Amino acid sequence: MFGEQRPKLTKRQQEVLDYIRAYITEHGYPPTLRELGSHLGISSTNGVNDHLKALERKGYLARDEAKSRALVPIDTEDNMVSVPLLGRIAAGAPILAVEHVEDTVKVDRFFLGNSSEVFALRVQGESMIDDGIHDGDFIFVKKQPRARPGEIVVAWIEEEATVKRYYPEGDRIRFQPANDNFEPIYVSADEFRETRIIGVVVGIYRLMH
Amino acid sequence: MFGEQRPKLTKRQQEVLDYIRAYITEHGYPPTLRELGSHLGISSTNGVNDHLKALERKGYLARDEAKSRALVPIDTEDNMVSVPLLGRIAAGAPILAVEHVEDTVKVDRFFLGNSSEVFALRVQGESMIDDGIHDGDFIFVKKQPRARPGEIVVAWIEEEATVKRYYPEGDRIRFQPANDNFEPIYVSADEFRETRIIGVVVGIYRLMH
DNA sequence: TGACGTGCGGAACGTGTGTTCAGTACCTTA
DNA sequence: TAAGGTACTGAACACACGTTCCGCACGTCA
Repeated sequence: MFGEQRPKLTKRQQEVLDYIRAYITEHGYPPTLRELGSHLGISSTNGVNDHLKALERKGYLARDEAKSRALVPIDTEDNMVSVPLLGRIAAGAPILAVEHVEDTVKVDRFFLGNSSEVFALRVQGESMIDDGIHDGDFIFVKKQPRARPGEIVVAWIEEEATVKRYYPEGDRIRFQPANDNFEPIYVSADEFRETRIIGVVVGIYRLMH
Repeated sequence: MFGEQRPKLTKRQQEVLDYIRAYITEHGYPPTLRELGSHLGISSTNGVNDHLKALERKGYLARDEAKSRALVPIDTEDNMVSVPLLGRIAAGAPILAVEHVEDTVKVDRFFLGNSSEVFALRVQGESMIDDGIHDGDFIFVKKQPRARPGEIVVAWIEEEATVKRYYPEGDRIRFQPANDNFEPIYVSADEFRETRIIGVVVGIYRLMH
């Protein structure tokens, strides 16, 4: 759960590892020793190899012997990713400010892929219960200013962040709860400037134990 | 929304592409031409190269010239991934057989990451409705033979696949619905061989339109 | 009938690539 | 004081690797 202890990396070794990750992200496959050396300002492949041996020995990198580009950075804590948890939705304060980061939740990469534009909120209330979003659930929100009709969005309505379904209806927008005990919220197109769509709900997570 | 048209792949070309993806998933880096040929039963690197050229020409693969292992499969529709949809759960037939693939659903990679051991099922019935799993929902199941107590699993019970919460209770196992109108299913430890856990539910998706 | 795509085998070429060895310099720990 | 880790240069080696050209067989399409 908490990942085994690994020896600390030197600054230079961290640079090497960071560049391997960046190269893979950019190209889709790992770099060669000479490509690493070229970027890091190391002219000898042996200099690069020394770093790779150190990374391997300290447990940050897996290599396959004598195979080209066989560099696989090792992720800690299995496949968990930290996502900023910004606060309870429907709270009055501006929730997107960095200062309001309450915590980070670790989520299986399964749910997030590489998307960095995702944050988490904890749902307060039962206004979306018919969509299976319960009180206390975490919702994962992909930041984007637009949504398609019918999508569940997080929107900024009347100085409050709230989660509702989004239905544009000509000169007004209907924000529809999924609970018969709640009434829809209507916002006129004029006031739409103040009613920003913060993002769309892309995942729901419920603690199971 | 629907991605540009791409020429259809031949069966053989699809095999090549599938193996490239599988190799990357398994190793963390792409294969060489000879590794591809070895697995596909093609002794000549030229035979493999012909396939790669075809995949590149048809828009399924990006390559960098003359660089080793520079094979990057191209995902369509931005971040969408195809997951095999194996059938309706609670149906009587063995659902994991390849022949029962009904279709593939495209899911945002957000939900899946790189995991290839995930398949989708469509839920039939309302036995898990209190967990927000509704009739017609797609559930994403990570294949694994074990589960932690309380997790929602897909299990093979009495010649049927079903989704329930998993509660081992000493000499028996309770499979618990999330609906007061349904009774739990008890399976003795003796019969556990026939009651295989197929996987755990890692995601729920509901069509929003 | 001829052109084109598919699906290979076989061989040769040139260079990309990881490995290894020898050596230097600096620093920290025992 | 010796040993080991860090951080490289430089050179040489062997083979892994992508490329290219030749060939064959089979199919479809106009």
